[in-house]
Order: sequence, then C-alpha cells, then structure tokens
Amino acid sequence: MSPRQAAACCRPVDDLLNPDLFKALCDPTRARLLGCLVKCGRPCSVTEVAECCSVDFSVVSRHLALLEGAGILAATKQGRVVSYSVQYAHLCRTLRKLADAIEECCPASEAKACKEGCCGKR
Amino acid sequence: MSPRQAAACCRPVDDLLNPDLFKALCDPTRARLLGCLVKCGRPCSVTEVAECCSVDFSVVSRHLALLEGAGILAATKQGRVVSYSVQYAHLCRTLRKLADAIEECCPASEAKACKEGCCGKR
DNA sequence: TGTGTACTTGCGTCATCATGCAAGTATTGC
DNA sequence: GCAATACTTGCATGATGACGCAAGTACACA
Repeated sequence: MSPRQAAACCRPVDDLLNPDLFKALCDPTRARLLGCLVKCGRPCSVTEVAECCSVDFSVVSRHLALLEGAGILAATKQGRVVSYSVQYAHLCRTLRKLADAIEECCPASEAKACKEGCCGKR
Repeated sequence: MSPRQAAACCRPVDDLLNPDLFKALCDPTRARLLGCLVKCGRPCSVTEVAECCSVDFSVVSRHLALLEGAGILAATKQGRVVSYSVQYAHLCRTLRKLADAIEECCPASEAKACKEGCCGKR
C-alpha cells in the first residue's frame, strides 16, 4: 500500500491521532501543571495549582481551562472555588487506544515488539 | 498532598509527560503525515509521503525530519532516497508507559476505570 | 451593603512555528 | 561531465500562542 492509498484508508488511528489532544500537552508549563495535578491525586483549586509554577495566576487559569476543554481535566465549582481534577480513566484509555490503533497497523514482523510494555515486560 | 508538594515529588509521569513528544504530534499536517505512514506499514520515501498532503514538498521533508528527531520515525538513506519508517514499538511503549505512570498516581477509587482499555474490555 | 477572595477575560507584546519559494547538495544514469 | 531526480536548507511572511498586567465578574462573609 502506498502512503496515498493509506491516506484514503480509514482506520481508528485517524481519529485517535487527534492534534487537539496533543496541542494541550505540548506546552511545558501545561505539562508541568498537569503533572502536579496527576501526582496530587485529588481535585485542586486554581490557587493551589498556581503555587506549582512561577507564571502569572491568569496564565494558570487559562491553561487549566484549556486542559479541561481537551477533556484532560474536569472542573467543578463550589462557591467561588473552581476545582480541577484529572480525568484519569479517560486519559489512560485514550492513550492506550492510540497505542492499540498504532499497533493494529504494525506489520507482523514488528508486532511482538509493539506489545511490550502492555501487561508484559518493559 | 498539595500540588506544591506534588511538584517536588518525583514520579515516572514527570519524564513521560514530555512536551517535546507532544509538540511533534500537535500539528495537523504532521499528524496526517504520521497517520499515512502508520497505516502504510512500511518505510516510505519523502516523495511518496508528500503525495498524501497538499503542502509543499519542502514542508513534508521538514516535518518528517522533525518526527525523526522526536523518535517517532526512523530514517534510512539508500542512494538519494530517504526512507522514513514508524518506530511502532517505541511509540506504543511510550504511550503505554505514560498511561501506566498516570494510572500509578490515580486514587484507588478511580483505579479500576483507568485499567479499562488495556487488555480488557473497552 | 461593602470588602475581600477566587477566578476569568481583554489586550498588547514577544516568541515560536508552519508555510512556500528559491537555491543548494547529493546521487544516479546517460 | 551533464542532466535529472531526491531531498535539504535559507529566508521572508503570516498565523498562532504564551505571557503579564489590568480590569472585570462571581461569590462569601461581616
């Protein structure tokens, strides 16, 4: 199959290779903020998250809103406090689906190597 | 644990949440080119890949070089033809490691949902 | 009702990056 | 050697995006 034919061939990987998801993760500041939230393991307010980073509070607010828009975080408002929490299940599932979809296209000769790292040795 | 404490706490997710990887995937043109190569399942020349996309040839050349720099593609040169191939195993492993690392931080109450999609029902 | 806290939004600025064109390099075949 | 092919690189341009400041909104509490 030529790349031109491949382009016309519709596979799960097409939807999963969604640039919008990666756009949310490609900024160093956002990656850091997300890392804090992931490791924290509980919903956090904007004020709390802002303490992780030396950027302006407004920047943190915007980054968190963007991550929410990408489906990576979920926001809940209680009074004047907005709590952001990591969508662990959704994020893990999306990443694994992408790995599965890529693997699905992987030629047989390499398929074994692809499976490493999933419920096996790493 | 506060986000500030979490920031100081070193976990596998810190390294895996690498913005450079996502930077390579966040451009729509690059995502499309990578999608073609993934679905194609074999090494392709720059000329072949360029047929997938309506952008200038030089743009494709640059995108492929960038994807190689990110470790997503591998390049081999035979004569005047450069063939790019998807690093299936590395890419899948990285994505799954990231999912594992995120899951590792996931509170117990949500952990079950995180595991869905990996060697289980989806 | 006023004051303080928590967050969002508008705006200007600076940096990065995607793109196309043109020119350059490398390699093949005649 | 010369032309053609395959690709890379330099450069200018336009678009996008990250950032900080300042102003605005929403809510709680006295």
